[in-house]
Amino acid sequence: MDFNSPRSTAELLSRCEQIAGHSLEELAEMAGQPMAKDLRSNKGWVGQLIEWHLGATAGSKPEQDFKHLGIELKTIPIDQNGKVLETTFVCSAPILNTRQLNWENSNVRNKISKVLWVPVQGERTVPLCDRIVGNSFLWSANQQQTQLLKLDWNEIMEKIALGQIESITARNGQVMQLRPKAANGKCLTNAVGEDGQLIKVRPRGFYLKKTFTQSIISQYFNIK
DNA sequence: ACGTGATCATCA
DNA sequence: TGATGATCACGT
Repeated sequence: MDFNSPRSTAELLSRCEQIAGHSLEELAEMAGQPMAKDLRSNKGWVGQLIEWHLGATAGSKPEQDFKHLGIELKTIPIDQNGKVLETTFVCSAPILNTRQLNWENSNVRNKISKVLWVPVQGERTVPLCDRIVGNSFLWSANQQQTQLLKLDWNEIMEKIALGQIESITARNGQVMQLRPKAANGKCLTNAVGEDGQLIKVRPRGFYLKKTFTQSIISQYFNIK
């Protein structure tokens, strides 16, 4: 936690209100940061801009963005109708030495125990500089959502532990999926194969499916 | 290579 | 047209 990070949840939410309704061009200027031409060759640009404004600790540590508040920041692209446009990356998937892992001590559970969702206009037809930041809100999984996430985590992790990682596709899981997560197809890491031998596989990450995040977004905006 | 921030772009 | 598999940038 650096000096610029919010000291309380209230302060964090206050900063969210400050950026809501502003365009990415305005926010980039406030941050003294050049506008990205597009996201094609800088896919995390929006997320990092929002991180700067909210005072999230930069870096690539496998922790929540606001560890002292127990909060993870996620920008989520939506269209003008509130429709979710992309899946949501949660964290890298453990592939080796997974025997002692369980849902309760998993990275997934820790990461999304409390999420600050920051909706950002994301239609590709809208120029990046004109896209507007929406109203952010805090969310924690309810009992049913937790159960679904746990079921998917268990299903996926069991396959990995049994050496069946190559049989897992993005179709597995009801609300969460496992997909490749790497710079390119040449990135490889060790995994356990069908016969217990060591094999090389593409690194994977956990992603929340759109139907799941859509229910979260819809519920918030309908109640609000 | 790995973990962070994610969206792209091809094909069913 | 939408989802799956692939990919981009950066820090360590």
